[in-house]
Amino acid sequence: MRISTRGRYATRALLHLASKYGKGPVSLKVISIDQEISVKYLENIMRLLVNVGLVRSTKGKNGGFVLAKSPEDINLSEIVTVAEGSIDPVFCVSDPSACSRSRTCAWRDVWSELKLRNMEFMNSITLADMLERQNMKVKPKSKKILKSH
Amino acid sequence: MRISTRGRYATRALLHLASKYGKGPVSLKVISIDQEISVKYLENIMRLLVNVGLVRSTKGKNGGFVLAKSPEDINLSEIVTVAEGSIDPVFCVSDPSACSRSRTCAWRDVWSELKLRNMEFMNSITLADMLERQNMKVKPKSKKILKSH
DNA sequence: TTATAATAACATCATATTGATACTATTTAA
DNA sequence: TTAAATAGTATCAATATGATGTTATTATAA
Repeated sequence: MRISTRGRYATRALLHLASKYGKGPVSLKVISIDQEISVKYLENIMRLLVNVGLVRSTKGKNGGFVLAKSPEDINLSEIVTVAEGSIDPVFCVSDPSACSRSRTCAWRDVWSELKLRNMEFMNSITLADMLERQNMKVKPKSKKILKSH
Repeated sequence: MRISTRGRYATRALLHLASKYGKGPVSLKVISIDQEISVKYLENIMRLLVNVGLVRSTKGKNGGFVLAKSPEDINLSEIVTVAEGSIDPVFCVSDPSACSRSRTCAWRDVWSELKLRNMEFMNSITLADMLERQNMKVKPKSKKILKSH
């Protein structure tokens, strides 16, 4: 039940884009430095996101990447699905014909339920939520109160 | 977010053992035929389960495997954890020191919550539950009623 | 006591996935 | 027209996964 590095990098890159939403394109170089991810590897991941329409890219000088939708309209399950290729815990969930035992397999029902629960959770988490969470972590209220003394 | 073949095979093999619980050891050969899994591969998986004390094995003639606990005392999260080595979606959840960004990473909190939810769900599903589910699928009530006409 | 049917413990192998890089083309703004 | 960017391949290395082979070891039953 592991999220691949690709999935984690995609979420991090997109959260970075979310934090720059409305401020023009962000280049790979900038994301790469900020997120500590190799430019070359990021390139592959960003292409996945562009191809599926989650991100828009502009070539040439001053080019880079921007979110194709507003942060509140991009949720975690989309990101994971794109980066990982699928969100299914086992293939038989989406493709019963892939296993001859599908029709009578009690485990398959469990895997389906697991998928549903995960989807439900991941659907509920948007990039906008994550921006908030991040702000709470980086500049928490308690710190501000402390500083005002 | 995939469950590996190893994980799926482990669940299937254990459900088979659960269905024979109290009736003496079941050999690899029998499980293998019933579950359509190669004897050799099953051997590796069963060893994992024996080593961790979920299953007991007896060598020699009439030997084989039995559940070390009653079916209602073995749940899905134990099985997946053993077969998969871990149940964490990302390593930083259990080992923050594995990533320098752990302290301030908003995603890490999300992955932790995802893990918690999955654990909660998988903990709630025991082999005894699965036996019931399986019986419902294989010999459903509606079929019996139909036959009695 | 010996043959046989089982698991244990290795080691190995093939394949797929994943993570990462290299190279060349294309685009675009200054 | 040059420089800074992405696009599109292709490739490579490392790891994980799935699967098999070989040789012990154990225990039962004839």
